[in-house]
Amino acid sequence: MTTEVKNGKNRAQRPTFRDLVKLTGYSQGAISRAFNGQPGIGEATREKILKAAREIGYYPNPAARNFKRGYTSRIGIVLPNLGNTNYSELYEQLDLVNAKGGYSSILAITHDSETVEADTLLHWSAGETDGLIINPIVSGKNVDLYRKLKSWGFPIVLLYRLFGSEFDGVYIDYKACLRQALIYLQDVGHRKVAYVGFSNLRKPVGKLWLLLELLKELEMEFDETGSVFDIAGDEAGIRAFSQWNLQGRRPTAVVTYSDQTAISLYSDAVSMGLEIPRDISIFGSDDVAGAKAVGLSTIRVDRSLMARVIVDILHARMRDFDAPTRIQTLPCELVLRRSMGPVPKSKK
Amino acid sequence: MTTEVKNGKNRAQRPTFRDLVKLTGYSQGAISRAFNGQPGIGEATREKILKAAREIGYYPNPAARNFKRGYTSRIGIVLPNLGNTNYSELYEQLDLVNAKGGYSSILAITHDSETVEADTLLHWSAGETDGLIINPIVSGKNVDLYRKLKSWGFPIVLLYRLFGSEFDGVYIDYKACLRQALIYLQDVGHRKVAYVGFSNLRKPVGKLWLLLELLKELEMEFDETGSVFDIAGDEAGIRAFSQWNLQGRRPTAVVTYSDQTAISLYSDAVSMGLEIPRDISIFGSDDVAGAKAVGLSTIRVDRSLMARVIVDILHARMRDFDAPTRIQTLPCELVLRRSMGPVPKSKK
DNA sequence: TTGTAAGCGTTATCAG
DNA sequence: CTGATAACGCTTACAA
Repeated sequence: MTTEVKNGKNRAQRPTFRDLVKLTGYSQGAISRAFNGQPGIGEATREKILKAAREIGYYPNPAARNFKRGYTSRIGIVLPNLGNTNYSELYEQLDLVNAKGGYSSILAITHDSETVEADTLLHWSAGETDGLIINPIVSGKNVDLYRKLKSWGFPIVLLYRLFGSEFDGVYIDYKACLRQALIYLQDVGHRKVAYVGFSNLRKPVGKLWLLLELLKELEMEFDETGSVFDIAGDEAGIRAFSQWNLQGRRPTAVVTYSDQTAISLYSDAVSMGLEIPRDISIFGSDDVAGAKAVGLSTIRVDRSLMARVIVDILHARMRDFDAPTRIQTLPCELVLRRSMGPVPKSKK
Repeated sequence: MTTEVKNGKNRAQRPTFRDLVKLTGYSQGAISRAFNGQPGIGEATREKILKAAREIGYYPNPAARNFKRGYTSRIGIVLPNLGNTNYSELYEQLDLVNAKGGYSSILAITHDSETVEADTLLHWSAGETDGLIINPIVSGKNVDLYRKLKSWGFPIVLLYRLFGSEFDGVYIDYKACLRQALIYLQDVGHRKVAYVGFSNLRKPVGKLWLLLELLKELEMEFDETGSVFDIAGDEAGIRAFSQWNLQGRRPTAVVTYSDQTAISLYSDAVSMGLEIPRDISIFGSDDVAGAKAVGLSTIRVDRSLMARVIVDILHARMRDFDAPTRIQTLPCELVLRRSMGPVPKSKK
């Protein structure tokens, strides 16, 4: 039933176009046209070729196609990790939208390493992908590289961190929601707010700096000794509580870098016998799937919309490299759940 | 068909090896050897070439390399989704292990569609990847295709579902842990256990069938009307509770397909004012990061070990296609947390 | 140590 | 409508 092509070792080899040429008697050109739905070939011939191909299991070699065509129909997505559910959910959305547009997605996880990021960008922009969606590493050390890619006409879109207005990008308006959250905390009696997560006090970027700005604006205090910096991930809770236990005090309200951080905090709080929000108020970010389960107050972004916007910007850039730079800010929504409440009585 | 990157005349083009030839005066061969760390080139020449390359930003075109070399140093990973944190965590581990071995990873999300899976396998095995790690779709409709890939000498490793012993694969010994969990439930007074998740009563595969077997063995009852089938994901809770509310009763203990399912259940239980485990006992699977936060009892698998084993099997297959089939069963561990407890008093 | 040239599997351009 | 044929950018024998 199936015609198999054998090699010297008498194992069936994957068939190539040569086998199809031999089998059908048509030329390479005809076969190529048949597979690409191009004009210049009769419907009957195409059918015959495709049928024969199906029989021997022929599929045009993608590596050869990519090479010859000069494009890959592949979009590279560069993220720091997948442990933060925000990223895995975003990737899934991006993959979905890309697939709809006839593109496949390829993911690189940088683990926040600037060299990994740089290698990936250089490699992927050189002929692995047609465009890149990048959540740039915090340090901003690769900005020159982004600039270089841009100068070569290679389409990139930056996420969350924009580095000025020179690159296409998508940004979330966290500030508005964070302000609402802080006002709520203020209303229920909190004066001081700590931060747990990525970022430190040296670089004026990211959520921490948003928080500092807003606290000043609202005339609230920043709980610096209660804050834990440069941490993001599932160890956040352990790190934070060991610091607080050492200090003999813990903050009454904590704003975190991400839901992952917040959930980790929540989880260790519970296992230490604390009650949320009675003993401590926690605020997350991104409304990850698990946030609802623990009743985490957080910031919600429509990730499906976000993915569509990102891909739309990327496609616009691929279509016309000289279009003006597009930076889009997406709205977000405050999600109030059980994890925030009045200041602990004893601490007031 | 695909949008092409527009190449204006007045924009810097990405440099190719021709530019290097012109710039350095060396031949293509020399340049290739310089970039591949091969012998047959002087150290001085190599330095000169690499320096020049760095200056003009040259990077060997990966598409051309892949094509010419006949391999890609890329491993394809085919998973149903990333919404289930188990998969995103597994992917991250696999990516890590692959990277260590000099391979990059590429992810396809099938959304449990057999055609998406089939297309991906055909495409990727034809020259996008050197090997595939597949969590096969439940229906098993593509087994013939796996067989075909195998007959072509293309390395694949199957996860979780093995379809006999014909393919390399990695399997988790869920049964042992599930038995312990059921014994625990029995001890605290449960007689009937329901199932919520993927799978249905027709096909004798997966967790549900493990559960049925074990219930018989332990002389416990299966709560069929309390079970909810063919669901997995964040809507599980809503679906389950709407069914239970309609029926006017709900099960006292539920075994779920995954932590994602369990957490969804948990989350909706809480928002309906129920208390866990007072009103209902829930058992998950895979000990996802968020499981700890809600105190979910579950089954833990060492995902880092799992990734290493998978990649090891794949590499063995890539090295020697005629090695005997390897199927490895990984142990798992019961994680008892707060989500399981005695039968509700009123229901006893 | 270096240069030269064949060829990988396609697509695209040209004649027929 | 069809079939040769020339690239595409690289790797790798082989020649110098």
